[in-house]
Amino acid sequence: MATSRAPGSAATITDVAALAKVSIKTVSRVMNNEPGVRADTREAVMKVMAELNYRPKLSARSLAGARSFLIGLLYFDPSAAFVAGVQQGATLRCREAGYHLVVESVSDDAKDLDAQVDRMVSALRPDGMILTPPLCDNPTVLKALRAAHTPCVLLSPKKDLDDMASVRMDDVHAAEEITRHLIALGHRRIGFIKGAPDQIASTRRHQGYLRALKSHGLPLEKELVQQGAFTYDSGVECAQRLFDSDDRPTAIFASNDDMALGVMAEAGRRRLAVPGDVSIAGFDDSPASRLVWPPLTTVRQPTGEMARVAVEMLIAAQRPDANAAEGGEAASRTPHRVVAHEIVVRESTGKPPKARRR
Amino acid sequence: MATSRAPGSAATITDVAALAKVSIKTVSRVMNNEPGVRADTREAVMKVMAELNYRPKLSARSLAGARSFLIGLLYFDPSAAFVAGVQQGATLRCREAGYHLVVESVSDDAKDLDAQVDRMVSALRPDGMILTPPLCDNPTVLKALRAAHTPCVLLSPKKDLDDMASVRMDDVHAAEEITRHLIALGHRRIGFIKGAPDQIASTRRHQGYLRALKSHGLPLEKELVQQGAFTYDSGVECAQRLFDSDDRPTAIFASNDDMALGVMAEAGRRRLAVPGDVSIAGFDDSPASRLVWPPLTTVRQPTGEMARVAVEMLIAAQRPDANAAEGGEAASRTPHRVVAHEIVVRESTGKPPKARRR
DNA sequence: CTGAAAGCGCTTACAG
DNA sequence: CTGAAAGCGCTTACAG
Repeated sequence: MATSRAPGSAATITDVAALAKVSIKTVSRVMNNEPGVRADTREAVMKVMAELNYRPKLSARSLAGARSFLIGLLYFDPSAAFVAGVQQGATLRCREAGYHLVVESVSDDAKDLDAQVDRMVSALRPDGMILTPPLCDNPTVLKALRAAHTPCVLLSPKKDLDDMASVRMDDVHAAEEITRHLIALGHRRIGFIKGAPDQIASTRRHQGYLRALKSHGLPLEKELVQQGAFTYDSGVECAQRLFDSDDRPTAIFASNDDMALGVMAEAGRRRLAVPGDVSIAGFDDSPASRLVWPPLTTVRQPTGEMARVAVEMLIAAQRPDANAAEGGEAASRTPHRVVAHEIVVRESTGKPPKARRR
Repeated sequence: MATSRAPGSAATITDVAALAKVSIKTVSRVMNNEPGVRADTREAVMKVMAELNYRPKLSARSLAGARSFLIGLLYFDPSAAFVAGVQQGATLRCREAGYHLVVESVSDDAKDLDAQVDRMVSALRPDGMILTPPLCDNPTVLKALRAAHTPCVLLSPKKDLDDMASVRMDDVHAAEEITRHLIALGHRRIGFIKGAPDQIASTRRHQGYLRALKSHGLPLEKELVQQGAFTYDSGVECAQRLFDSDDRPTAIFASNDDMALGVMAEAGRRRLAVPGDVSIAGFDDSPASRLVWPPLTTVRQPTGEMARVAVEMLIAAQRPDANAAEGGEAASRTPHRVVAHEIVVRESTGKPPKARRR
């Protein structure tokens, strides 16, 4: 069992080939699961690989071949629940596939944003990049990535692009479901706080709210809809307006959790009980939504699942047969996928106060 | 300006050398900032590198040399504020140094934990690994990393190891400061909720609390100290016990924010005003601590700074002169560094209720 | 101060 | 089904 390599150093493809009495090309075939290897040969090679605890070196595979086995994740705010979920989903899927996730935090408004992105992709040569909001909507970032010919998947972008793949959830239906939940509890005056106007998610969630009211024959009252900005502070401000109105809503649905928490804070200041005096619902299932009292009814964004799908798309695009598979045209169309969400009913929503019920 | 390379492909060291009329070795020297290159030669090479938009390929450098320019971050719970801060600090420092951060999420209790770690380090060959709690205290993980001879820095480990570098904050002083803040507000009966018993941070924070009481001549009353577990639920339970006591504390200092939020929830259930009836302080400056009402007084763990220092230590260990520098012995001692924290006073702490003030 | 040669550990393209 | 050769783009060790 005398091998030629130094005792401390790791086994290489040459060591495996020598011990298995085959060429390194055959070892390569086995580790890449390529066809055209006799079953017993394959088995013998695998046995030696296990014996030697052989692990192919990423840098060598990357330099010689067309793949780097690296997926990049570009994000802006690491403390955001969205990014945490995405990262978790992406790392798990990467591990299953023998890939690794390289993360890079870039400031949305950095002057040298394009240089930062370029430096990353040209040094690392990742097989693909995943972009989270707001970077997936940043023209500078997208331009730099196009120039580098790096495949990308955008997660919940403001709008779908013809040349960039994307994965998102169904905001319209989710918002509709939450609104229906409130209606089912008996609410008739339901306030709605819109998100930042430049994001398509804002429009879609508003649409869902409107649809639910319409399908239940409830009137669409303008003063019940306030323009927020997806921030805690904007939630507070909108809540003040809604609470100050003569005919106060018995429920408020904010387009995200940050704003919903702002609403809860304002309710607390006014000594309004939640959900006794007013029910509150959010959107995102942020970590904080579970920690506040009462815990928030919200929508769980399938961030992990979105990331898994994104990694899957990126890896699939690598395969040599990827484009030929469905006859060229069809397969090369930029994919835009939608994944399922989940409503999370907690204790911040309940029946409307009796005195106010119609 | 006719170069020999294909129009679409990126420039290589050979392209640069040809255009600058030097050998590739000289180009290598320039890009690695090595001495022994005439100033005008260096300048000429740099000019060509800029012209060609040359970016050395990581996989080639890694395969040929002793460095991979990759730092690994091993973590367990991606939604934890601690990890988010660490990741942010690490990516920024990595970028400055031309390194990249590869993240890997592993379950603390996975059966194949050692295999997962081994697969990562032997494929990637990172120049160093950063471990966050609870993984930095996991014997299986540490053993696998030792076996792979991968340099590590542990962030806030339960206890310092002789052969593993670490970075942590000063828990004793931070807890002492928070307690002093409460004493300065006029509190005399201050409840304390301990963290999980197996973590040294729990002991240290408790120490800080005791020190502050002692230095102000306040009695150490046993019933004011409750054993928690760093979880929200344990915070709720400890709060119940503290609130149920005959002589209720006017302030409660929980060893982390999760528990402090549990205390706030319990106060809310009992209709106790915060800070009117009871002041509450936490530890961690988690995102939720800012979002609840009232926002929580807490300690900001310098997570980003800890990570920056960790990356710095890992990169410094790479330098060939690292061990020779201070005369061997001294320089090779395993470093354990402590970085500065910050007290964040928000609205959850105030003066004690007059009726109860002594 | 500068360079020619060898080699890192794989994959690619080709041959049998 | 299997393998010999060349090469990916850098760094290392050495020579001048």
